[in-house]
Amino acid sequence: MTSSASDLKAALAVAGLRLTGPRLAVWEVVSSASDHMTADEIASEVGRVDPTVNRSSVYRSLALFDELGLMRQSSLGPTDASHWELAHPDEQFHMRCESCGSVEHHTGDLVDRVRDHLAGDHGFQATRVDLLVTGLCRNCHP
Amino acid sequence: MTSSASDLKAALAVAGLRLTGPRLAVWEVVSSASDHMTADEIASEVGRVDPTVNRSSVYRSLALFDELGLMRQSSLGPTDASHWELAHPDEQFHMRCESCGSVEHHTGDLVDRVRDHLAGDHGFQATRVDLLVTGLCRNCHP
DNA sequence: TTAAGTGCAAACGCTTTGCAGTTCA
DNA sequence: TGAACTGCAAAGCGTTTGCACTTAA
Repeated sequence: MTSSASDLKAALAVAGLRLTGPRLAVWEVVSSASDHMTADEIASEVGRVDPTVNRSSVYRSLALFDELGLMRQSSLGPTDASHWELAHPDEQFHMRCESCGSVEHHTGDLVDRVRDHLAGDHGFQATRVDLLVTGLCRNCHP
Repeated sequence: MTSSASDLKAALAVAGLRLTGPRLAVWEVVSSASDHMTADEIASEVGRVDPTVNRSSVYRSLALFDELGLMRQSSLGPTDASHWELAHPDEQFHMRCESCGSVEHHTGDLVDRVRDHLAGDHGFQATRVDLLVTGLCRNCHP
């Protein structure tokens, strides 16, 4: 078991849940990805590693990891499909190029500023900030 | 025809398109709403006014208005359903309370700051900024 | 007159669910 | 042992599409 997998096991144990084959497979696939993946991509990749794992289990695992705060779901892309990635606390926002379709992550203090601003001026306690910027990336605009 | 309806007619004419019954009905429903509506809510309301209007036409009208820049589609709420509202240029972002489900609009210069920041530092030309803050509103947090 | 637009019904993509069987603490 | 978990297949939801008919300009 990799060290990150035993972290997963610990996180699950705290909630009284088990580390199973499907969960581990989903975890490994997503955590070794450099980018976001759709549930479909995750399911395919998991299927390559272990063909006995069912799609439903992939969806159930992702939903669980989301609930535990281990992964993060976003609606990027033109389609309805959700995109998944590990929930890094320093992960800030996404920039999607509408021409080439690429999605960049961007780190900065913008999201924190939003959070602070709302807490101060509006009494709104933000638990999650989703910032998606759509436009043309450096390579695609004239 | 209301004045905003003739604006709609003009906007359509520029694109060589027609003002029809279904389009007008969708327009009136959405533009008289104080808040966002799901496509489903719009379709129901349109159906009350004119039961002969089909759901497909509602979806087609909304997609068209989006393309023309007249309306704006967002994924708020816990479900997959899209939410629609008129595209006000001064409309900035949404704050959704995960306890009571209410969605507030918030106006400020945050979105413009994001836009400027990206254009300067990253060569990213933003055409659209979606900022959704989820958390607890003033009434719901302790 | 005729391209633009519609209703209808069927299909679509993504995701969730009920259930009966399996597995891990 | 018993609750957690799974695979399977079917249904769910929101949305889109093909087609023949209708309508606005």
